[in-house]
Amino acid sequence: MIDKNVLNSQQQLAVDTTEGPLLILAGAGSGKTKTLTNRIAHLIHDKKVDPFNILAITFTNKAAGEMRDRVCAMVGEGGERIWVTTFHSTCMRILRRHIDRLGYDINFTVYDSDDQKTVMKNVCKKLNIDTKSYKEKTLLNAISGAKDNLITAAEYSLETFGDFTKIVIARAYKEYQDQLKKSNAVDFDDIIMLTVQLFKENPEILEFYQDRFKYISVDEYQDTNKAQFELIRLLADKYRNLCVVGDDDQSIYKFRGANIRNILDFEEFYPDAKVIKLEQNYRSTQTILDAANAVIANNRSRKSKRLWTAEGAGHKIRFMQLDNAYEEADTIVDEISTSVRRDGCSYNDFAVLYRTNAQARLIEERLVIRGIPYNVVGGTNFYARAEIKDMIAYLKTIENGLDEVALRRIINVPKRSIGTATIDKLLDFAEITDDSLYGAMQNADNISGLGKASLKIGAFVKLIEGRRAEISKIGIAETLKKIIEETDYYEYLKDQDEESADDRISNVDELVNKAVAYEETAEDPSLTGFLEEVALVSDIDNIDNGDGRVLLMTLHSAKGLEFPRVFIAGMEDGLFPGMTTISSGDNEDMEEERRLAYVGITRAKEYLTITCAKMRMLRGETQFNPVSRFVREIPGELIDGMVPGNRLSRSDFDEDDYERRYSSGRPSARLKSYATPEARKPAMQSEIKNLNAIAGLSKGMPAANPGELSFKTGDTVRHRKFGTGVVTSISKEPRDYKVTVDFDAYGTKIMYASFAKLEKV
DNA sequence: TTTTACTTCGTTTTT
DNA sequence: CGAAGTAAAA
Repeated sequence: MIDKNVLNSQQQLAVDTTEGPLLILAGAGSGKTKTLTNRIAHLIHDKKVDPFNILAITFTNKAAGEMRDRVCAMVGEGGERIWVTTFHSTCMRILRRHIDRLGYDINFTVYDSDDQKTVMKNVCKKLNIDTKSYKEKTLLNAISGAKDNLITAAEYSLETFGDFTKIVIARAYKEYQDQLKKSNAVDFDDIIMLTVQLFKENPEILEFYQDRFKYISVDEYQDTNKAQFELIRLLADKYRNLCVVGDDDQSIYKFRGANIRNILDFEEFYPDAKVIKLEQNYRSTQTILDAANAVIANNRSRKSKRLWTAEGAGHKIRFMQLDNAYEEADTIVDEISTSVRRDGCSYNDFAVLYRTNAQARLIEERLVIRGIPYNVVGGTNFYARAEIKDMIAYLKTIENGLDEVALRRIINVPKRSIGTATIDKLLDFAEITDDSLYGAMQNADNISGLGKASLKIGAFVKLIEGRRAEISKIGIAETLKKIIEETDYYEYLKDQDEESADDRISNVDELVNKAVAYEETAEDPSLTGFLEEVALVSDIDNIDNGDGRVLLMTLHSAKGLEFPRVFIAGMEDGLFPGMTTISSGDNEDMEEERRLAYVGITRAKEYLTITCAKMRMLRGETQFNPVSRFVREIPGELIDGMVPGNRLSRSDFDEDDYERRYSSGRPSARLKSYATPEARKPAMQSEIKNLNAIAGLSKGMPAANPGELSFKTGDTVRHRKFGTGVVTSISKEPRDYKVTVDFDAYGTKIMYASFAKLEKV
């Protein structure tokens, strides 16, 4: 590794090229962040550009944060005045000030994909769209694609060309958009598209921001879509000081609307653009780079680039084909623990990458058995959890009473006797009076036929109004606490599901903590700001690898990261590249998969191990997959281990042996979602214990056999919460007794004996 | 209204 | 195979 402060000639050239359009083609590990930060420092120090006039856009909050820190460290005073943000936060800031020009209220809320689905369900119901033939997700994808390409609902309906599917989409699009607007809400795609629309319709606003952002840089440019391109094009149009940095070989988000042509056609759009290639790699060994180069060379639509390093060849790439996915997981984990013992490296030197999240499971299991600390990156988002969404919905309702998705989520949660019938009456009234649902609730006294429900509605409105009135005084965290208290939310969680209540309560507590943290750190804390952060920040931004854990993640999540030792698991034709990509025969899709392989390979600094399985269970089907074509594209001399090219068949396996070892009596790890991997571990541990017990690995495990109960059918028992009741039946399960109890006060409940802690009375 | 039984359907997803 | 969602039943 060279001196952090010394730039190579190409990097220096990029730093010095401050005026006019500039395309930096930065290969993996070529020090592009360093170049970008130095370039900004150069603008401020040497070119005397006011930091106020600089805009640096990245894709993730994490990248933005890192760059902000590095820029601040370099330029010192004034550095914090640079806008270093994501596309979405940039646009949010602009929309917060001007969205009234587009007919929205300034306190609009943001809908996540969950909310979008809720809206789309309503849309389909209202328009009588058969969700069997047109799934919500498909419709939303189509709409999202349209928005990425700046096509409005009206425009879409003009371009259906009689295609029935498109006509349906057009209708859904229009209604969906109407509902969002009625709720004074925007979705992620709107955030970009509406900003572009705002600029196009209001030249004076555009010019204000053009004058503000005289120097613009965009990172990960290969992942921009048309709307994002249009946005920066507009912003840069006056001064034309636009610097984009990207690597066409790392464009892996086409399915989300990223347009690789943005980078490939940059020079056509800006004929005076300067192009600088950063090809010297400071991350990986030459062997790893050679492999990456060889693989990506099979792609046709790309700008030619060849990574090289001044460092040595390093170790060969290891390749192992295992019999099945269990062996694969076992081998990987074994390698990790052996390396740690032998080489004295630490767990956080390792990352295991895979194509699909589902692959994490088996590897996780093995890691738990070995007691190796790990973290699974991605998966379920903290803010997507039901209990968190409930709390957020309360806050959203306080912020924006028009937000119908939020309101309907909590209108009867916890139960307050405002059922569907009542809601329908309210909606009818709202329709007639051209008011919102919340507006109707405020007028509940004037609506006939609500009966007792109007009292309940009044209480709910009072709750919301009360919080709304004092939130600016007492703050967000306190407001949350009051909501929890007033609604008796924790009790509600316990009622819902005794078993998961503790986890969920700690999740909610965690949200309160986040609110506290937000109020302490934000320069101008507000409910608006908090909700925005919640909507725009995912917890993937919080991965740090300083705590000695092996990281497990998808290849997509790994982009932008690096690790001394990398495993890429499941490199099989049929899994990576996936079956759909192979059978579609679409070369563009295949090239995207190949770029993903390229991203994976280039994450490794010193060691790269590639594994695959001959036999793998996929979607309940046993598959026999050949070694991935991407592995076969790596020159043999770089690989330690033989790469078989032949197709595998069933006869290659001793199926009886397989059954005996991996299938019989094997309980599937029924893991629920937990807030953190830590929270999930106890459940895993007991799962594994059972697994071992059944596999006979450790004998006499009492957990597998519930033993005897202190009561029998007909006995009266006491439950901590439900009081006393009569046992009506007991059934024996592999691991526990399932007891049915008819409680005096709570009716009949079925529960597991080990959880319910029933006492004979 | 709540629980249970059955069907359906599957990549990746920075915001 | 399993999650998630839906229909049916209690």
